[in-house]
Amino acid sequence: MKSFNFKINSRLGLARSGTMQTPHGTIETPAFIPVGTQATLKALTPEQLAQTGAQAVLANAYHLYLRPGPDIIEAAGGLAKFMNWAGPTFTDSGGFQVMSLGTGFKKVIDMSGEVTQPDPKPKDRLASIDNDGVTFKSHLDGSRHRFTPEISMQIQHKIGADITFAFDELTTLHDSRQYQEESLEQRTHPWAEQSLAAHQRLTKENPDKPYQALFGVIQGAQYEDLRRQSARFMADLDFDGFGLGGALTKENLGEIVRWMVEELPEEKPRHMLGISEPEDIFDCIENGADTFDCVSPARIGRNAALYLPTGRVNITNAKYKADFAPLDETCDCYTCTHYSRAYLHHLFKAGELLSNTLATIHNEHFIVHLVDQIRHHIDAGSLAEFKKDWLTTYRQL
RNA sequence: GCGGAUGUAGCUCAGUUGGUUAGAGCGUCGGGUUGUGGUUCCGAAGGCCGUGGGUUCAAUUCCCAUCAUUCGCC
Repeated sequence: MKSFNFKINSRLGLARSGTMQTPHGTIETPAFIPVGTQATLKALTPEQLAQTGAQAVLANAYHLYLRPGPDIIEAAGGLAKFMNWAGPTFTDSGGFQVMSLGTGFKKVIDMSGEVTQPDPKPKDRLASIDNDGVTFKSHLDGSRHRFTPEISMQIQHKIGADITFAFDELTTLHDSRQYQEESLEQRTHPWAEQSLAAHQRLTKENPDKPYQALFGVIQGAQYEDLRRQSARFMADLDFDGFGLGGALTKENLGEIVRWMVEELPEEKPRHMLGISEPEDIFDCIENGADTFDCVSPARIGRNAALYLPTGRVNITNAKYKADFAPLDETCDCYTCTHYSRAYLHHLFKAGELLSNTLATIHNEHFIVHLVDQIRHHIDAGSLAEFKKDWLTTYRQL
């Protein structure tokens, strides 16, 4: 029996607030979901993560499959119990690694569309793709593995997150239009159907396990017709929600989201994969996105980049050496209520582990709290004014 | 006092059989990170090669002196 439910509370244009029910609790949306790739949010205990206001956490099937292995997590009682996280959990399908180990190897997702690094030579790639799945070498030990939609769903069912994603191919902005079409028709779309079929079978075979929701992932890169076509394709399948994924041009991110949202049923949730910059979050929510996940707040935090209401700063800059003010005097997170900029500066300069913890707490809190505020302003009908004020302050640096 | 060793970027050191803009690591300064990357990636600044002479077309490199540091001996 399905214990996944999504209810819309209020609407403001395409934006909406809602409540997502999962076996491990509810998520008030819009919501930012921090990423704990390897069943832990790096540098934080689950209690610390909860204190940032995070309602759920997203882990990665690829990483957990390689280590410790799905059987271990299943034997532990599932992802949430294994990592001692009391709330809802998500897993990404592993589709991202098709890109990141293949054409995108050693290259981050590039949202500018500019080629900053040449594509890796085929021999340097760790992954090769065909229409049935992807064969890849483990980044841990080089051993050979294969993912198909069926295998990804088996893994995700053993991991046992509340919300799972269909196995897809994430293309890049550098791929040709023809490649994007072929990717949709020959891989992402058939794989969505295969993921759904495997998911339904596995759900039926394990009636005693908590229900896992499955979101279909929409691709189509920067092309309107492909985005709409992919969204319609996913909308016609019996998914619990949708992942809006893939290569997105930053300049018109909101518009791309709108293309997809206009083709999707209103009553199902939409999750933005890998988005967390404040400007992007506003644009996506305004156009109908409900949840977000991203490693960025944690990763940039670990590297001393911290969010302030007046813009992002690098706390290792010399000007913070003797700045004894709180990191952000308007923030009520643990870091800002207890430590100075000078102390954070010192921790990073000294390479101390606590720097990662304090920075991650603040950055996750900052983005989670921003989305919480947006939710309240949707309910209050004041999103446009809030966005204008907030971004005016944020961009003044 | 005698003998030896060493003096090159803030630090620890490469280097030049004499020859165009003298290098590295660390440190300093700055930037990056959007479904992977827990100590990361990229970039920049910074040296009259201890000082003074000499040899040479040319010296950080050879010679002399001198100063400093250091080791050993008396």
